Amino acid sequence: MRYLTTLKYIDVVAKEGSIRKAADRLAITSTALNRRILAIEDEIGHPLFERTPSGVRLNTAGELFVQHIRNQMSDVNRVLSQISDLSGIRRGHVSISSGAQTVSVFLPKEIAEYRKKHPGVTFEVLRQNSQTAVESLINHETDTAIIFDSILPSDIQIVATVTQIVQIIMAPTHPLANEKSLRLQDCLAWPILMPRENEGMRTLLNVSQVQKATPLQTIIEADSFDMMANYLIHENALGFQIPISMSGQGGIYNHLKAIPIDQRDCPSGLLHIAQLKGRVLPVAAAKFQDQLVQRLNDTFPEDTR
Amino acid sequence: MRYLTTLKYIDVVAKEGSIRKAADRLAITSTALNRRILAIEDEIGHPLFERTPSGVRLNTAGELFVQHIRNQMSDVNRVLSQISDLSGIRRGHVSISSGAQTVSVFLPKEIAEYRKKHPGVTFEVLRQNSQTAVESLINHETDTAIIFDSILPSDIQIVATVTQIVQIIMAPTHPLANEKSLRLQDCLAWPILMPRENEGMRTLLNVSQVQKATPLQTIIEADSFDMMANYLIHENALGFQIPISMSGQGGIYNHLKAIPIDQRDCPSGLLHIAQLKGRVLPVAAAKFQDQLVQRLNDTFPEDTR
DNA sequence: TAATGCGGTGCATTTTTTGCATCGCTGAAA
DNA sequence: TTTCAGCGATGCAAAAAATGCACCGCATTA
Repeated sequence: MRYLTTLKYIDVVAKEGSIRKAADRLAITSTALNRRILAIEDEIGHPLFERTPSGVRLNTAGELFVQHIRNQMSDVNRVLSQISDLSGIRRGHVSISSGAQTVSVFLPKEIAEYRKKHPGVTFEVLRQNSQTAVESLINHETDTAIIFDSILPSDIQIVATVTQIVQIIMAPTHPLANEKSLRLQDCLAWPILMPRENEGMRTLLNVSQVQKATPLQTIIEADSFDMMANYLIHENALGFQIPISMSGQGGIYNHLKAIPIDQRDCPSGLLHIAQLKGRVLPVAAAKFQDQLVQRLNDTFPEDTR
Repeated sequence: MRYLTTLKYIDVVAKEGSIRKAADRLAITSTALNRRILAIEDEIGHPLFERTPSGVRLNTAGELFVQHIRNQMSDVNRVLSQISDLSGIRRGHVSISSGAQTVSVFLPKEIAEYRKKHPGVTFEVLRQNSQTAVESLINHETDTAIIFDSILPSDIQIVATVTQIVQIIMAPTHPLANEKSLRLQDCLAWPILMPRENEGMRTLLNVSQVQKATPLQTIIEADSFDMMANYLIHENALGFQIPISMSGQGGIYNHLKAIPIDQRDCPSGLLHIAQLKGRVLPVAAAKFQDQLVQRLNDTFPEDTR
């Protein structure tokens, strides 16, 4: 869309933090870019960027305007794809932020099912922690997000929430494998695989660790739940996972045992489906999000809010 | 905003239904305008207008796109006014659709009060019936609407609702002036001033008239409630009005008597504050709307929903 | 102190937009 | 039926806008 070029330019400059770098990326001269920006600032009657010796930075007006720009651009895309639909071309694109817990098992299953119904739709999956997922939603980099965390900022709209009790996972031959429920103190004797600090699940575990001052023997800290799950086959250690991530078929979790942590030791986590507040999602993204919500309702009928 | 010109042009063409007329109004040549439209249609890859011998008409894609354009344009205005706010210039503009019932007494009071707090804000008031008010909201011609009607289409968002019992108004010297409540049959003997067909209040009155088949002696049908109220001073006739319109000070209604219609004869009406669904209102309009809602809550605490 | 990298500006060049004249077409009026 | 007015589309030249180049002043850094 030609008439959006200036807006796109501004967006890139904001992201690059420098007119020259942005010009480079946009394959135009810095002069041209610079003048476009000066022109629009003049038109608005208010500068959008703060000039620093090392480049430019958005000021408050710029923040407002860039936010607006991103809204406009994704809205244009939505309308254009609706118009394409009129010609019978069923295409679309969905961009998803997903936490490490859900990305490897839950999500591929859902995407596959969606694409059976809508083969023209393409997907983009970003594995992110809760904080960067929120940023991606705000930047319009992603349409919807699956976030395992309790608190989300107010400019994020929570579409659905399901409570997930953290479970301790282990090899089926593990001495603890036949318990109904485990307290953290039961785990003291075993090596622990611990999610990394910026994972939502770690927050939950931290609560109990700090409270009880129990020094778990953490032997591996990782941000890949798959890696940790696979490790458990080789050593009699303990890991953590939530139910939704283990519901797949044929995966590693079929060879592991999962036992819930006693609620006194570790609060239940919240898994949210979320999007940017006030944003109208592209048709494909909205439908896919609906499917996710529906799936949560069906799979965890009692834990969904 | 220069980059919006093409969009604005398309909007005008859609409204005029002819490229030449639109070009005339926009003070450019029809050639230039025509080519802008051809260019953007080419870019979109789908025509927006249907060409007829007498001009052009939006097709489905065009409808979608124009809706989007109007959204964008009012959103730009909102952002620009926010940016102006940053410079300390407290300006803004509020455009209101109002029914005939509320336009003359209720609204001026509210606007005056608002402007005491925000002198930089300008207003635009359109006196419209419920149907055209809805159209104005959809076209982004107005920001908020005060509508006296029961049913509103689904693309309108109702922000607040207050129930209003229709009252019969008359000169204080009228023989019926001391009744506590009136049935419609009590009115048969007197000349009636009746709101016109497209007024929301008329719908309510029609219900009872049809039901009872009571031929009221309508001597004047008018779309101005002020006119009808003023007439009552000169002849012992009966008119209709709702409470909110009579709460002003120093107006004609201080010299009239109002008596509620028996609920068996005429259902209560609903007065809505409404806006276009999904639209983010400019700051000034949002604040003014808040004030209206607050006022309804305060004035009719038991009838507000 | 020299060098580097930044945003801003004057000027010639290229690209885009506009206006004029004119075409082909259709529906209403004569 | 013919005429005619009004519509959108198009070729071409003029006007306007955007771009690229060379260069400036300035601040930071090596």
